[in-house]
Amino acid sequence: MSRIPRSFFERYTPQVARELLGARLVRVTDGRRMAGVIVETEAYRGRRDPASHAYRGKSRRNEVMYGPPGHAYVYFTMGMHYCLNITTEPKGIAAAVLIRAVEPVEGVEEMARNRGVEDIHRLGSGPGNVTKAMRIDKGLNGEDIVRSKGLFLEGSRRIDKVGVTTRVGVSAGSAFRWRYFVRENEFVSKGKPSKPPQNP
DNA sequence: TAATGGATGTTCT
DNA sequence: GAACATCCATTAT
Repeated sequence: MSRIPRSFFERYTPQVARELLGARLVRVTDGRRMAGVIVETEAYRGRRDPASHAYRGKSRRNEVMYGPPGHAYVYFTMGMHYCLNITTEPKGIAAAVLIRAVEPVEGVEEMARNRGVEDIHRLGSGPGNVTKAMRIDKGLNGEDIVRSKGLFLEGSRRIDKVGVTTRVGVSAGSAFRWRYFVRENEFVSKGKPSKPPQNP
């Protein structure tokens, strides 16, 4: 199992998002591994994308998005949850891929304990669930996932059936169909895509 | 199966 | 003060 190199992330964000399907997200805590195969992602891309945190320019929260590719951008949302993104494109371009769902494959019992839920289908189905199951929080914001020993990505499964829709939970920016997921996979989140813009 | 609302905190206007 | 890249239980259809 080989770690994904930085060059992989230094490309057009929607393409990275699509190709991250099937990769293995690995988290090591106290010397133990938890891992899940990524089955759902979304691309967020810079100043042109009204749904991106970077749409209105740089701030303390989103500055990691402007940095070099292959780093974790972790932010707190809705008063309850953390979300994990991986930065993409060359330094200076604010872009990242949101990890929306994983299929648990290693350390499943520990993930279930972290989540407080038994059903394996609910451990990583949704961005807030992924971070809770794998104990990812603000302390990992800015982590270099190409070099980190605690949070990184490995190449894994090959995915043929890829679904594409608009993004979930996004009001602005529904013109972009930048959500990618593995079709017929049980672990994809239940979130509904945003409505495409009406054209009367 | 669809729609609603509560929990909860950070960020930006 | 409003908005928010959420989740889940509860209620209505």
